[in-house]
Amino acid sequence: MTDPLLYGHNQEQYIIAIHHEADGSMEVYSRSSEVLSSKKINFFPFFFLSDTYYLKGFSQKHWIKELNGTKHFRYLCVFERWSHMWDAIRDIIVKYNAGASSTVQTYSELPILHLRADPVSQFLMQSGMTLFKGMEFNDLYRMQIDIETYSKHPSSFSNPNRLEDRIILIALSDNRGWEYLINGKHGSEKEMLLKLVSIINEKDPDVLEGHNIFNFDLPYILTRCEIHSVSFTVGRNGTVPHSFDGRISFAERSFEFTSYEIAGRHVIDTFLLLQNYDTSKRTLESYGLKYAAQHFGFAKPDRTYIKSNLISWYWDHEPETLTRYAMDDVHETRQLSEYLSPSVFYLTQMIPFNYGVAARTGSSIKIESLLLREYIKHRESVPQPDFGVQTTGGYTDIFHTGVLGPILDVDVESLYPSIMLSETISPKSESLGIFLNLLESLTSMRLDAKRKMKSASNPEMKGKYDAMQSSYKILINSFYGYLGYSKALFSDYAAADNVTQSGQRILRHLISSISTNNGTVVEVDTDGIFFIPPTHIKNEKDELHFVDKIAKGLPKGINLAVNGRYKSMLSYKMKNYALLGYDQSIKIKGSSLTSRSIEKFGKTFIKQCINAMLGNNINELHQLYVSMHRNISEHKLDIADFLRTETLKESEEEYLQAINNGARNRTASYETALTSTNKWKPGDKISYYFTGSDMNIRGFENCKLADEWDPNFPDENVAYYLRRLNEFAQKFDVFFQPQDFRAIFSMDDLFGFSPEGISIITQAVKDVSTAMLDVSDTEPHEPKIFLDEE
DNA sequence: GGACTCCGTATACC
DNA sequence: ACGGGTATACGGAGTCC
Repeated sequence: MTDPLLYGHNQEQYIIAIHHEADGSMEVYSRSSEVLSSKKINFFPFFFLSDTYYLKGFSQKHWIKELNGTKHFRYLCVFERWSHMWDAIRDIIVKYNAGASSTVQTYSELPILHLRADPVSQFLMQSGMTLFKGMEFNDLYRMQIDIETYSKHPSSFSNPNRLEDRIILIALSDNRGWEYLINGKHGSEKEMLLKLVSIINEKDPDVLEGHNIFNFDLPYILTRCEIHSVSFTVGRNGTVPHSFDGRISFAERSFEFTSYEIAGRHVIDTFLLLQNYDTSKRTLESYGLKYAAQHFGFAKPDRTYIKSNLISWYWDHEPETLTRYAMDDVHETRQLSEYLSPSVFYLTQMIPFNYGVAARTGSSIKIESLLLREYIKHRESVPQPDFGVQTTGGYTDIFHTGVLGPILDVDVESLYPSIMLSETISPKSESLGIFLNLLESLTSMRLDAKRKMKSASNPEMKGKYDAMQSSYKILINSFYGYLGYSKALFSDYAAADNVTQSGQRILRHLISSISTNNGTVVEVDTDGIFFIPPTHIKNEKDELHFVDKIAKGLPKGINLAVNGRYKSMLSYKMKNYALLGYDQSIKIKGSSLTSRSIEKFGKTFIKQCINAMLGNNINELHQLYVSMHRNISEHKLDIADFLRTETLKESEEEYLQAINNGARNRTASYETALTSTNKWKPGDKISYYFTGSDMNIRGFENCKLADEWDPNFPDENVAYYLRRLNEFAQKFDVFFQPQDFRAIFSMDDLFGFSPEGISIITQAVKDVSTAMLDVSDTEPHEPKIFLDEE
């Protein structure tokens, strides 16, 4: 018996997939002892409404259930058919607009209505079912697919809408060791597509996986099917895939994609999984398959690599090499999925979402669906989002700049969730009081899974428990964010502020505790502190002891842990620093030291300078500057070193309109895109560089597409890029006396450069006691829970 | 025309 | 269909002298 709050109140096991049928019912596919079966279950679409007035006179059959309590959404409106529900919504929009000062276009803008527009999710909420109960990840039968395509036009990528382009290879594999290649040398494209349809139906996978499958493989395949009049009937009920436009945003990144649903199966795009993964880790430089395979360490040493613009060439000249490449692609897709899918699998056992939906929705919406499922079960009215704004966040500070060490990095484990539990902070509108129950259950399940992971005897079990604990962690870490999320029904900004203010108090207590125990605090951010331990701390054991000592006096349930230990640290600005490990590895953090917006030559230069700084090698700093200066002046670098790559977030129309309205300035990225013959769509990336000879150019008037650069006539703006070099060098200004800085970052070697007498300045930029004084400014009530000890 | 501020956008940290 | 606040950097436009 699983916890119904987390896993739903229906205990049915082995549900593989659920599909909304055209007749309005749900087809529920299950598999036990290798036998797949399906059954039809009635489905009644619903939405929440604040006032029954808007549904008066609606002619189709419907039910209105008045819910308990007086919160905003007091009525649950239920229908017989999905289409009837939409008829009702259209009526409601008309009625609402008739009496409203500002009219709305879509249901999502209606403050009087709340709808989850996904029928399967609605069904799971009302039935209490979830997918995959009683199953292990490996019980899913997963098939991977990767296609290679041919382009007749050597300069442009293969285009499914051009008749002369085509699919040349379809590589397939599964999680049972099977693999297959549909080879375009042995048949027409039409025969290949027919073969693919028959293989999918015969092998009958639960999941179809691919890297960028939503934006490339599936649309390409479907377009070619249309051209050849092939029905891509791969649904378990014999239907073709259903497509719809989606938009996804992981933290600051957002983009549009077309999503596909196949009856009885799931489609998983490892490209989306990778982005989702990176929102918490933020370590990936690219979301390409090859990069990911290397990053996670499963790229085979003899892996075949082919540049994407050479695929057609290989097809014509070395088809065997291309074949190996395609099979390597599909294998890496399987491994990437094996690494990233399990945590989504275990989440799907809990939340009322289809597997594919769980893979591409954010955590807040997942938490809310757990709440809503319970509110529906209890026939409890549902609140509307809180009014106002959140006013406080994490505490960030910097006390020293320069090169300092040794460094201990400590962090408060699960700071915000722990605060919410220990101070029982939950949304004021949450009348059933289940928010903290959920958080508490997830927390204890995570600890349990971590324990089992540690004691597991084989790597497979370790992997399973790791996936479980990480799926719990994803939800746990989102409970705080949910409080401050403006669209959340149960949002509560005051509660969110209480959490962050407690967090700030705890950090300030730790800072004061470290200082009074003769440690030197260097930087602080939200839940972590970098500091130099007192001189008598000489080894790892002493460090642990010291951490225990400073953690004394923290509230119950708040734990301090060592996050890392380093030989030294370059402290630059808040959220900007570099760390030198005992293994000589260097980690660089912060947007001013490492960022996509810094040109490659600049990133190289800054990184090398940081190396030199951490090694206290002043002479090397000078040499780095001189050689980079020469390389730029003498056109020795490749254009890749100068490029800026940006994402075009707006469409051409939106951009031009904003310019004409004066709502936005012209920027180099869009101006370059406008000169290009290729049209762009939001989300596309563009690479450009600056031309001209003046260092003070207006960027948007002197920008050129990367592809237009000619190595025989390099026209990058040398003066401008030298200015950029000096801007990068300027970052090291604070670490030196003015005359020393000028000597290091200068081409003037008339008298020879000597590092003699030059040293790195390490200085206090803020006093710890000043930071403590801030407490009284921001702290409305007495912080007496622990500050008085010691 | 340089120094300055303001503002929108992009990127990063936790 | 969409978690949050805090922070740095940059380009462009406007203002002042």
